[in-house]
Amino acid sequence: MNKTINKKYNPALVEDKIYDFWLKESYFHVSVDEGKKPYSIVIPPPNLTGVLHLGHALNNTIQDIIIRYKRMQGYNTLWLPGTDHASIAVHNIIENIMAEEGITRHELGREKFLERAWQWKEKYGNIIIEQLKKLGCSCDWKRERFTMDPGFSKAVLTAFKMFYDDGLIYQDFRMINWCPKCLTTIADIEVKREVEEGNFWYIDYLMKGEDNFITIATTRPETMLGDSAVAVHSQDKRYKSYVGKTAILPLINRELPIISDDRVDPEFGTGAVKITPAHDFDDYEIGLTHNLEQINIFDDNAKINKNIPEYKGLDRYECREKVIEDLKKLGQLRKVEKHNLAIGRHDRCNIIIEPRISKQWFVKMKSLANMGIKVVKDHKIKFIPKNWEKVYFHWMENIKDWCISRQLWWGHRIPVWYCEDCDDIMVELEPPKKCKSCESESIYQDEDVLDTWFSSALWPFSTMGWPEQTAELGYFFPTETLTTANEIIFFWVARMIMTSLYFMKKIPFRRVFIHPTIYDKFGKKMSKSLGNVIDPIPVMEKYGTDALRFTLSFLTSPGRNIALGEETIKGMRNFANKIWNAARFVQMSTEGINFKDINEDSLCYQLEDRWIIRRFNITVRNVIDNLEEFNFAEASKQLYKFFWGEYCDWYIELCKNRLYQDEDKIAKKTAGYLLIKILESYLRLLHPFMPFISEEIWQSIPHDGESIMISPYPEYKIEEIDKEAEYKMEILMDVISAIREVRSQLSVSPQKRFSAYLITDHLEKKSLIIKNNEKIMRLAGLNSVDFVGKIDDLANYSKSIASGIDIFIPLLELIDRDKELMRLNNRLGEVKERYERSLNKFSNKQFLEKAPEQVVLGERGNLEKFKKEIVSIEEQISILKSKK
RNA sequence: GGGGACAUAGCUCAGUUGGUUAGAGUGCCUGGAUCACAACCAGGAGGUCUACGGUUCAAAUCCGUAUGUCCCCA
Repeated sequence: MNKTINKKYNPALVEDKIYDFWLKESYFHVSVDEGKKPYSIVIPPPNLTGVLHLGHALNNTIQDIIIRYKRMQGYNTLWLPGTDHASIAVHNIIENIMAEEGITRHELGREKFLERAWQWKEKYGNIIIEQLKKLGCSCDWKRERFTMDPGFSKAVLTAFKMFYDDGLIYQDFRMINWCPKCLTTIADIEVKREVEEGNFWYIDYLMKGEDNFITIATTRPETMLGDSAVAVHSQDKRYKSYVGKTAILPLINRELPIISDDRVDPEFGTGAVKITPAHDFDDYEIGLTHNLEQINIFDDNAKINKNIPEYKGLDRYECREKVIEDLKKLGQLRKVEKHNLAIGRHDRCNIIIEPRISKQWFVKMKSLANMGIKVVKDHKIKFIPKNWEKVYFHWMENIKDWCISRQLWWGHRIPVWYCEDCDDIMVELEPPKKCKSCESESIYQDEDVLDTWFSSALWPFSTMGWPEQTAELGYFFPTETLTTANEIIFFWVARMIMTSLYFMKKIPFRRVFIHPTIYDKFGKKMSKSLGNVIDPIPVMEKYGTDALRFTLSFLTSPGRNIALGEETIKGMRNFANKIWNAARFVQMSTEGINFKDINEDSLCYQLEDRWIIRRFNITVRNVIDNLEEFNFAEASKQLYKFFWGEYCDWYIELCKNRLYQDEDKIAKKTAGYLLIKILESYLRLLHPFMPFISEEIWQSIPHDGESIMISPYPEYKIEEIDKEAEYKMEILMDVISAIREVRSQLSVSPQKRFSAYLITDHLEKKSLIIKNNEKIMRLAGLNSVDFVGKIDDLANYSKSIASGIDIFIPLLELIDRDKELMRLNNRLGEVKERYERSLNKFSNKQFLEKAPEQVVLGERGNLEKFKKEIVSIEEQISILKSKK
C-alpha cells in the first residue's frame, strides 16, 4: 500500500488493486465460530446469463453496505453469493446458436444439448460475478453456489420428493400458459399483461334449419376453428329464443349448441360469445360446466394442426388473415371495430402466450401460503417499507397452484419415472432400475425440468448445505436480512418463506428490505427502446465505483423510487475528490508529527477541537441510527454534510492558524493529531459506503490494523457530546458569516483586507471573540478585529448584527454608501416581515392560553430580537441618509 | 373493475410525535487563480408546500373531497 496518496484522485488506479488485496487476505471468508455472533445475508442470485444493470448495482451496494457495517461491528458476517441457472434464458441462447448452425435441439439430443449448455456456462456464465467484484461486493466467494451444483440439485430433488410424498405435488390436465417460442409451459406470474390495440370482429353464425343468424364478437377470430358452442346470458331477452338451438360454425360447418351461462357479459360485444374450450381460460371453465368438446387446433408452435385440415400449417396470425378473408367471401363478416384488450406476453421472450390444455406438475399452495401469511402477521418477518406486506398478503391470500414443469432440458429433470407396463409412478432421488410395483424394466423418466424458481425458492438453506444438517445451517440460518426488488416478492420472496417454513420449520430471514426501483432523471422507466438506460460499468470507469455506490445510497430513502441522472453521480464523484484532497492536505500538514509518541493528556484542546469531536460523535450516532432503519439516504447525507460542511469548511480552516503560524508546539501538535484522528475515524464510518477510497487513504495515514474493512466501526460516545463547544462555535461562525456577507454584498474583493469593530455588553461573548480573534481574521479576511465602546461617526460604517453582537466595518474608500443603504433596506424588509408574523401570534389571545409555555416563551424571544434589530437598522439608515 | 402509492425551489428529493426564518444535492446568478481541492472557495436569487374544504390557539405535517402522475392485481 502507498505511503502517501497521489496528487490527483483517480479511482481507476486504485480500485482493482485494493479489491485484490482484500481477496488475497481472505477478509470476505468466514467460518462457523460459536464464540462470535453471526450476521448473514444470502444474495438474490443473479441470472447466469445476466449482465450488471443499475438494479443489481443498487441491490448489491445496499447489501455490501450492511455486511461491511456489521463486519466492522464485530459480527461474524456471511454474505453468500451465487447464481441461478436461468432455464429458459440459457435454453434460448443455446437454441439461437444452434439455429445459426442449422440444427434443432431434437436433432442434437438431450445429452449433447446439455453438454453445450455447460460449456456455455463455463465460458460466459460468470460475467455478472466479475461485475459484482468490480462493485466492491464483499461476498464470501469461497462459498459461491450455483443452483445446478451437485449438492444443490440434490436439495431440489429432495424437496420435490418430500412435497410429493406429502401430497403437495400433483400432476393434472389443466389450462396452462404456453409459450410458442420457448415451447414450454410457464406459470401465471410469468405472463405479463398489457393493454394493446386490437380489433373486435363481428361474425354471423347461421342458425341450423333457419333463415336466421346469431352475431358473435371476438378478438381472436382464428380460434373460431376450435369453437364448440355459442353462449349467451340466461336473462338476455335478445337471445332467449336462441337457447337450445344449433348454430353452424362458418368455414367448417360444425354444429354448435347455443347455451346459456351467466358468466357471459351481455354488455360485452353483442352479448353472444363463441366458446373455445381448448384455447381460452374462461371458455375452458364454461366448457367443463356444459360438458363441451375440447377441440385443440394448434400444435406446439401455435400453428394449425391436423384437426383442422382446411387451415393446417398456418401460423395463428396467418390463419387469422385467412379466416377473415374467407369470412368476407362468405359475407359473414359483419363489421370490424377497434378495440383495446389485455394481451399476455411471456416475460422472458415477449411472445404472446397461447393458452392450451396440457398435463403438468403443480404444487398445492393453499396450506403453504397460510404458513407464510402467519409469520408475517406475527412480525417474525418484517417487510421494510411495511407497505409491501399488504402486497404480499393480497397475493398469498389469493394464491393459485403453481405450475412447476417446463418442457425444457436445461434445469433439474423431474425425478419421476413411469412404468410402461403397469402405469405406476415412482418419485426417486436416484434413478430406479425397475418398477417397484411390477418389477418391469420398461420404465422411463419424465422429460420435463422444474421451473428455475422452484430451485431459487430453496436458496437460503440449500446454499448452506441442506438437505445435510451442516454446521453452517445451525449457525448462519435463519439469515438476517434479504434485500430485493419489489417485482420478485411473488416469484421469490414469498416462495422462499413458504419452502423454509415447510422444510426447515424456520423463517428464512428476519427482515426483507424492498429497495427502490430506479428510473431515469425524468422518472421514466429505463428501457432499451427509450434509449435512457444507464449502464453501471462505464459509470464506474468514468466516475469511480465509490461515486456510483454513494449516489445509489444517497438516493435510497425508504418507500420512494429513484430518479437517477448522471449529474448526481458526478456530484458524488466530486465529494470523493473532496475527501481525497482534504486527506492530502491533512497528510501534508502533519508530516513530521510522530503519532505513535503522542500522549493524549499532553494535548491542549481548543474550542474548534471540542466542537469537531462533538459533531463527529453526533454524526456517528445519526449514521448508525439510520443504517439500522435502512435509511441509506439519510445516513449518506449525514456523512456528506459532516465532512464537507463541517470538517472541511470550518475545522480545517480553523486549524490553519495553528498549523502554519503557531509557535506553540503543543497547539500545533494538537491540531495535527485531531485532524488525523477525526479523518481516520471518519474513514471507518464511511467505509461501508465508499470502500475503495476509504481504504486507500486510511492505509496512507497513521492507523491501527492491516485493513480498514476489518477495523472497528466508530461508536458514539455520549461524554464527547459537548454542548458548550457547539454554542460557542455557532457564535464564531455567525460573526464570520456576517462579515463575509457584508464583503460580498458591498462588492469588496476577496483579497481586500479590512478591520472590523465590535460592540457587545455580553462579557462571555466578548472574551470568546477576543480569544479567537486570529481565527476570525483568517476566515473573514480581516486585518484586525477589536472591541470598542462606541462608534463616533456611524455614517462612515457598515453595521450588522450577529448573535447579538454589533459589527461595524469602516466604509471609507472601500464601500459604496448606496449599496450599504440597499443592503440595510433589504435586511429591514426581511426582519419586519418576521416581526409581523410573530406579532400576529400574540394578537391571538387563545395562543397565550392554549399553546405550551415553551412555545410562547420562544416566540416572545423572537419578537424582542426582531424588534431590537429593526430599531438598530432604522437608526443606521437614517444616519446614512442624513450624511448623503 | 380491485388494491397500493405519490404531488414541497428550474430538476431530483429531505422534512420524526402539528410550533423551523420550510432544508439538501444539482442547476442558475455575482465575485474570486488565496499556499488541500476550479471536480474548488465566498456570497446570492429561487417556494400560495397540487387545489378546495375541515379539525386546531397553531397545518407542508392530521381528516375529507377533487385533480394529476405512477405501480401492482384481475
